[in-house]
Amino acid sequence: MNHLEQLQANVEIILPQNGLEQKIRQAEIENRKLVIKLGFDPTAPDLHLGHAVVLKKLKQFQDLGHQIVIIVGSFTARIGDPTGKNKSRKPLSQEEVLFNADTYIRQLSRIIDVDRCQIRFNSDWLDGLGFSEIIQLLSRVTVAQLLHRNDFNKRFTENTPIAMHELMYPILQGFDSVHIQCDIEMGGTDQLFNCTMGRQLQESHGLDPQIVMCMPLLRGLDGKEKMSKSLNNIIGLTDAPNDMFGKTMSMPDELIAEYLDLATDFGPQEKQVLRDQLAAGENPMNIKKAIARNIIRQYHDKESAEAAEQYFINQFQNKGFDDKSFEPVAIGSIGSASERIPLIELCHRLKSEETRSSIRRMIAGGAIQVDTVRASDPNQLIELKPNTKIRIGKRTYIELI
RNA sequence: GGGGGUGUACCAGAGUGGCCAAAUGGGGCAGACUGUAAAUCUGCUGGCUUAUGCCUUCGGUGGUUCGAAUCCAUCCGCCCCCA
Repeated sequence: MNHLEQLQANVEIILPQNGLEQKIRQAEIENRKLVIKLGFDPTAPDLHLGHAVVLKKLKQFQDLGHQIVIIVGSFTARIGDPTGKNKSRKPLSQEEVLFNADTYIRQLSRIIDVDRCQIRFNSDWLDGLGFSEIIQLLSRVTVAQLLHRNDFNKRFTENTPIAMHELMYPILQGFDSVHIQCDIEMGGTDQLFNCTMGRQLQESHGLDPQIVMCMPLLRGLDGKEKMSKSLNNIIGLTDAPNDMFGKTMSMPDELIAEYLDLATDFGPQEKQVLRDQLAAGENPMNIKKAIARNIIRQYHDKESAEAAEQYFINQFQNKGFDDKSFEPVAIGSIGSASERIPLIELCHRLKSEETRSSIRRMIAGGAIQVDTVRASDPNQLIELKPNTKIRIGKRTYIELI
């Protein structure tokens, strides 16, 4: 596989189709690096495997010596992102923006070499735009164009509100491309419109338009929507190994092929072997385990991956109660005056995020177990003595010490 | 500026005087099963010191009524249409 093929692998949309090759050749002639842009909105800086799809592609460019520019949407964030029907988000303060940018960049460093990236805040140039400059910028885009964009179109026809400034987002994002004069803008396929806006604006400013490269959107653990924090279906880049493993196992089996391609770093042959196994009737569980191990290896290390697998097998697959690994809880920390305490009270103190009512329900549903006996009476008095083991639901195992 | 519509639990969305802590779906939680935190099936899904009990909830406030998510007044928010 040559460089070009490698760079185009897995890319879902590339505009114009042969543009990348030309850009690369042009950069060689001019003896310069390609400038590749990736923007992010510093509102919810929790990166997940979906982001990683794009980041890994950036990494390939970086490894070939090109210049990555990360645009922090500090301007956007301070106005308050309106995307989200009724709850308009609170505008972020300067400190929050900086803090979020910082955590974001720290997470980026798990995949790309941040030291070799340029990091730029778009408020640096957007803040200073005068109104007449803005009007001039707006004059380059037509309403029909904006309304062609899928989600605007949808909202418009469905009568969901579109605020004026939302229409400006793609334009401002595009202006970033003009300002930094990038050669390529990367993003997920949901960014196609915004990225092409960058092309158009660059062109109208007399610049060579950027190439747009959109990576496929990884679906989240629900198997339906794209991976997104607000949909609560993510595997976070900073998740603990045990969580990564469990979450991976919890994805619907139909997602296996997608994750194999987009989330793992298996080579082509390894992927093919796994695909063949699956086709040959191998239990999907085992393929998922391989994927889970691979993911953990990427973001943690090999030992953690193996430990996480062991943990999973022990906690969720094996049935023996005594073999589970129990989280130790000191009796003193429960804060009970007497040595005996009603079960419901005990559970509530161990899991304070659950209400008493919900614990009552759990007991009724058979979710709580004390020392191999499934509890049925919320008022049963439990003696607080070391080595007492308590299970609450399928994830919580506690041992008193 | 004029007219119309709408506001219900985590979300979507029924309910138009008592049978409403409020249908249904999604989500979430739990159980069974499967040696997957998958699929499938089942149950639960406002809170409360123990409950054929009490308290809080249907945009806010104030009324009518024995009784209101449901009726009236007023205010607020959101949406659409015309100009």
